[in-house]
Amino acid sequence: MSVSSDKSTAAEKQPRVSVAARSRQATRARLVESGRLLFAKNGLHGVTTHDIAHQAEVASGTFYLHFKNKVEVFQEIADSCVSELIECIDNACSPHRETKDIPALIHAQAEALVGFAEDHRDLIRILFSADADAAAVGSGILRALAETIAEDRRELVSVGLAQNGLDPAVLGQAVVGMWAQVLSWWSEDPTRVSREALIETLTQIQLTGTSRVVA
Amino acid sequence: MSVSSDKSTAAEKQPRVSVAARSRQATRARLVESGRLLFAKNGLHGVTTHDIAHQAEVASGTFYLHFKNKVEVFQEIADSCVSELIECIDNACSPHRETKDIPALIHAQAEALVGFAEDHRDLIRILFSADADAAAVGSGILRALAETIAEDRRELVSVGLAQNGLDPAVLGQAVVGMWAQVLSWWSEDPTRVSREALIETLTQIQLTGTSRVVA
Amino acid sequence: MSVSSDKSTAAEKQPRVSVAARSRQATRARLVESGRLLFAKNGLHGVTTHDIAHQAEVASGTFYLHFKNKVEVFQEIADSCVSELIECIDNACSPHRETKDIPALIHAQAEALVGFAEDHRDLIRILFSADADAAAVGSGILRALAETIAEDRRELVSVGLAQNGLDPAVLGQAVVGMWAQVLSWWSEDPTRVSREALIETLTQIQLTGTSRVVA
Amino acid sequence: MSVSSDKSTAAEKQPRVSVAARSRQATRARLVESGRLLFAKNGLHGVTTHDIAHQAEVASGTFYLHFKNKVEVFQEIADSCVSELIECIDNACSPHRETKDIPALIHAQAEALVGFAEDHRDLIRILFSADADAAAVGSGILRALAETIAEDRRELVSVGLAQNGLDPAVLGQAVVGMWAQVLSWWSEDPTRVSREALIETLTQIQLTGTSRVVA
DNA sequence: GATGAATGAGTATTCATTCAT
DNA sequence: AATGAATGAATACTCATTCAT
Repeated sequence: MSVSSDKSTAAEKQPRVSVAARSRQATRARLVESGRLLFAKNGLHGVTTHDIAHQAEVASGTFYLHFKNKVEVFQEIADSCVSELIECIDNACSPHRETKDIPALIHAQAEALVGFAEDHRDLIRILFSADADAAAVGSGILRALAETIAEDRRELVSVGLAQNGLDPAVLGQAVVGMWAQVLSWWSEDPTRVSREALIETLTQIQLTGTSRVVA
Repeated sequence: MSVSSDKSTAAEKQPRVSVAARSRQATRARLVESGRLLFAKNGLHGVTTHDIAHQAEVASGTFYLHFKNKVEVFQEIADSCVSELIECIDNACSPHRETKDIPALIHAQAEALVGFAEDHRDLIRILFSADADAAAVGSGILRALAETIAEDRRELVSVGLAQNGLDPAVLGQAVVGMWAQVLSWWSEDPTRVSREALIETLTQIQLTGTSRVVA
Repeated sequence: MSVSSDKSTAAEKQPRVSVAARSRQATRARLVESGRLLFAKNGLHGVTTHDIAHQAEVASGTFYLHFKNKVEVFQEIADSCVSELIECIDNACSPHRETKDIPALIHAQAEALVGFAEDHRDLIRILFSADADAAAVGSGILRALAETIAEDRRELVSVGLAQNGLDPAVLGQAVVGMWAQVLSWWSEDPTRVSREALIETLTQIQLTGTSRVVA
Repeated sequence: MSVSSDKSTAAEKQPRVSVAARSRQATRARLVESGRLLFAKNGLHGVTTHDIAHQAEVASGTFYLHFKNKVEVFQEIADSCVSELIECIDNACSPHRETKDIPALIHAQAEALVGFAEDHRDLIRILFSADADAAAVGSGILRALAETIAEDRRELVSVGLAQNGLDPAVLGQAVVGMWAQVLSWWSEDPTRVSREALIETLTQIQLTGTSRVVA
């Protein structure tokens, strides 16, 4: 309250605006949340702006006060999904970056990934839907992720921790593609394979051309 | 004479049927070809039945003389794509199956795959579009491919040519995902990486848990 | 062959034409029969010319060699239905016309009607479908029937066998409407009411203003 | 003040809702009215949803904001027609129900019916179109009416006011069929027969087996 | 005379988006 | 800022009818 009173003292209009802005943000947040839910279930095409507004319990016109169009929400949602994922992976990897323990790093990465998939089965659907239109939109997302991985790889190579036989860009794409396919396959029915076997297999595949050199 | 007249009646009818049937098949083929072209460019949703008919230079109603609906053509096209791909891969692999030379086999597989992508850039777009709706349709396609790979793997393991640490089902999904992503990325712009580097990298990644055991 | 040679002797072209004409008429008859079947089941709108041709086992274009359009077959079929019905009724009534036994005549009429409905449940559907379009077509049919009844009535009145209180034209319409409704209702499920009760009731209603005068 | 502000908030919202709702209802009413007009003229099949929207001077999509499909409007219109008719008849009959004056009741009924036909020539076309598809929809309507009449009849019989020789269900169907045919015939051209002759004839026919027994 | 592939206008229905309140 | 009725272009699919063979 001290903060808010500070603000109100500053300008008579500030708080009102603040209230309105807060409400606006709440509405926007509800729309985003509804979008997540629905896109995860039905994909970009399977959802109408009316659906989203209805789910968010606002009028259909309200949607357009917050987003230019349907693609924009999808974009935003997809972007935030990637951010979450990247952050999640980074958190898992950072301890191992310093120790340069590549196998441990890759393993932690796979573990984080699988954990993320478990916690956010819905986001997996959104992240890895390589929908032709989502491609125009969000596939850039996978590309970004791939680039991140490629970059990491280049660094490893430059410091001599990985062999040079693999093209980093290709590896990045390959890893992302692998993740996308495996995780969406697994998310559909997690009983298909045990969590541990999944992590182990992903780790093994990705270790190729990495640990071997180190070993 | 009765016999000959029978024959002449048959002969009278045969060609008619044949001509009509031929024309029908030609039209159908043009529709399929147009579908290929357009689906590759714009995806399942980005194409209308009118587009396909127009591209095939037939009236829009004609489409429905040959297909029940848009999904049916897509299905058919996608199915034939997979068949082509599988055949292409099989051809490349078969010589090495007998010699049990796994590294050579994997390499040949990667080479065939890249060759296929070069020759059929359009099909790649169709094959590997994990479109949410195409999923309901053709994604079963990727699943089928993945299962084929998993099956191959199980065989290798059973004859002791591959280690058991990797789950075959997961490996199958992973390989397919990798192919899908890498090939569609590369197809967009083949100058991104040399043909050879691409093959080499795909080979290396997939050799994991295969050649190592052998070595 | 002896017969055909006879004909061929008469005129070289005659038999051929005759054969062709016979075949043509057979095709036409099959189309009409198919139309009857299908119109009875699905109504004018529920049937396509393709359906009719298919049912008749001829090509769809053949339909147009025999009829100008769909309405024309319907017309023809409906007309022949009315003719059959009228003939059927006339046969039943004629014995009583001479004896001037009106109640017996009306009863015989009702009996004939119900018998007709039993034998031709399908035709009932066609005859009495007051479809808006069938109206433009076949409703004239009911009108014709109504006019016949009105005419009969006028005659009865003129010879003093019926009272004058009822307008013949209205009576004609009323009787036809009654028949149409009752028979199509009954045709749907003849267990609704016994044959005898049905005849009795129809007779009673129609006797109004007829037998009463006589009685 | 908090209370008044609550109210003002409510007041702020109430009118908006009201205005929108009023406008919505007005549009819906226009659509229904247009449907009445057009269905009366052209029947269920002769009218498209575009026609209705156009006639109502709204965009074609607007139709679907108010009705699920064409059949739904037709249903609604037809239902309301029957309600109006039944109410009209009931009003005319009720005074005579108590006096048990059957001839007067039947006469009043016929009078009401003819009056209704005069006032609502369009509704007659809708009510009594035994269209094959309208049958799937609204013909149930005629059936309902017939059942009402049958029920009335059973009551009359049970209190001894009508003879038992006629099957009530058949009578119901017969009366409805008679009305349908006569009224639509007369509506087309009311100069065909005088209003009085029409009423008299309908009355006479229906009196059969009713008043006679009493008399 | 028969065939059957092709036509293309017609129709129901959906949905992203706008705008007056 | 929010509402929600209205818009109208877009699209899948049907079917009476034609015509080259």
